[in-house]
Amino acid sequence: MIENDFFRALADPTRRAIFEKLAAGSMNASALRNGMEISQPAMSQHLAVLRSAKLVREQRQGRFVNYEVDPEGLALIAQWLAKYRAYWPDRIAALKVLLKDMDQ
Amino acid sequence: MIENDFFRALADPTRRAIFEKLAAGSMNASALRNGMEISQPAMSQHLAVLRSAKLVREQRQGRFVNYEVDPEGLALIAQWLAKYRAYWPDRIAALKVLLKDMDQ
DNA sequence: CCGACACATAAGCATACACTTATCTGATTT
DNA sequence: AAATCAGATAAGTGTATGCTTATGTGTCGG
Repeated sequence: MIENDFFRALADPTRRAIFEKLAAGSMNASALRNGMEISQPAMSQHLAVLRSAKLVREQRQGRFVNYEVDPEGLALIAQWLAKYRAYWPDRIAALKVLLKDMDQ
Repeated sequence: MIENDFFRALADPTRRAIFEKLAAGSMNASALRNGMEISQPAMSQHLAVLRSAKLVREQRQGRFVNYEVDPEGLALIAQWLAKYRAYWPDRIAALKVLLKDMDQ
């Protein structure tokens, strides 16, 4: 059950912070730690969780490992959310505008 | 931090099952238990978590309490997701179609 | 009013989870 | 080749969480 993975992954505030940081630009695990008050193993463990949830993907670069947002996880969340479109309130009109932006 | 509430609430598979059942049609706590192999207190506790995450709302009806999907929680998830629209893959085109349906 | 019913709350317990320190792997540099 | 550095993994620990068995609260029917 893949839903379990991404909801569990995002249930932790530290992991959401990591994800948000990566959304602002891909970087390696050490760079992610800057200004985050988190140990190296903790970061590594969080990244492993985000990875198995398809929210983040890695790319070895020498002895660094570059991390970036994996669109697949976001797609899965969007698909889950789409199931409940019958309940989306008008407020979600904002989302429609955003989607139009995607067409640019 | 409201994000914490809904991600934590949905991280549990039992709560997602309850939510999905409610999405198919509002009903009271006892009806929700049908075919779910879950104790009455457990259900009550799960509903409390979903309630505080704004994913579900209640409505007293005599000695029954009717539960239904609360659009507010879904809206919050959609808003969170919208922040990362830059990473949405083309696959999400399906979502655009769904949104067009909403305009009917 | 009193028993039954729908549901919430309390308290206790077992497991999951996020952290720690220590160690390991693999790549780079000198 | 040896030291160093980026990162992963292992093992242990405290706390959060989902469950259980009571018990409490409010509403209804007789």
